[in-house]
Amino acid sequence: MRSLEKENSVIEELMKGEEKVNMLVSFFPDEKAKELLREVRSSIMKAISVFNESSEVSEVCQESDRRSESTGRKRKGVTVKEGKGGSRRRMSSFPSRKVVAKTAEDGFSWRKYGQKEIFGSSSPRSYFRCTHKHDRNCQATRQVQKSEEDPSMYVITYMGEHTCKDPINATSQLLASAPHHASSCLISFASGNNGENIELPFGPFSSLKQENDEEVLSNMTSGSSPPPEFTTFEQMLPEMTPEETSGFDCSNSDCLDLGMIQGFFDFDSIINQEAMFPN
DNA sequence: AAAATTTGACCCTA
DNA sequence: TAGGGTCAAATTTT
Repeated sequence: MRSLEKENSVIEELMKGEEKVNMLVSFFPDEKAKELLREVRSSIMKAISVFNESSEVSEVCQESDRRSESTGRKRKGVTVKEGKGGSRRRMSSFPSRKVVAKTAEDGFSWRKYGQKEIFGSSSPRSYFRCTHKHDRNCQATRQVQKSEEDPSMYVITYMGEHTCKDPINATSQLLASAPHHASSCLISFASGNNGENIELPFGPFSSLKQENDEEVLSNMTSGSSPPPEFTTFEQMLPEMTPEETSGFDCSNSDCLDLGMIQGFFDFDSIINQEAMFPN
């Protein structure tokens, strides 16, 4: 096994551990126990960040679309079309971003395609894909679940890249997704800050949306502690449930190139600001 | 009528 | 085999 593979393997195991710790937290009513678990989680996150410093996570799991060719399975007595349905390969190493926010709204147009009860979680997880999945071949998806620690908050995990763009929501899109463009800065945050919390000084937008508490927990798959404050655009919108927000439509206007979006922010200068990565 | 959501089936990974 | 992600028919909403 090559050393990079070893590293990835270690990171993977650490993440599993961190996930389990997250689950455990909900099982312990005692605050002291919770605090201890949070410390364990913090240590794991630090260990992960040490690896992330040396090995960049750039590998994108291409959707291999390995659905079984045809099983002719049935649904409520109806034969399902060949090649339809079923699940896809789990994107274990997909560069996802986990965010905690008051609202599940992020300025994108999402279409809900599923909901599941999650083992060990009190609230179900909702699955969304971009509304423009088909008309613009947009592969972005997200999962929304109420936070275990604070049910008034939503834990949102973004996956995939928005290849659809919308001028009205371009800025919030930038903040919410586009992993290989806009959010590359978010990935940089984590690695540049050893996974600790970072405050995002999005100056011009602070005045637009002041009360937002979206928090970027990680560029990978798990959270850091404590989470950073994160001011974003979408907080101008009223608070909505994941169900309600799924109907939010950003499709009235047409596409905008991300390059133009990047014109709003000088990411390099933002990333390079030392103030963003206090030690 | 069209679009969005709900929900159970299906299937992959661990 | 359990848990989780996705599909798509059925149902609801716009």
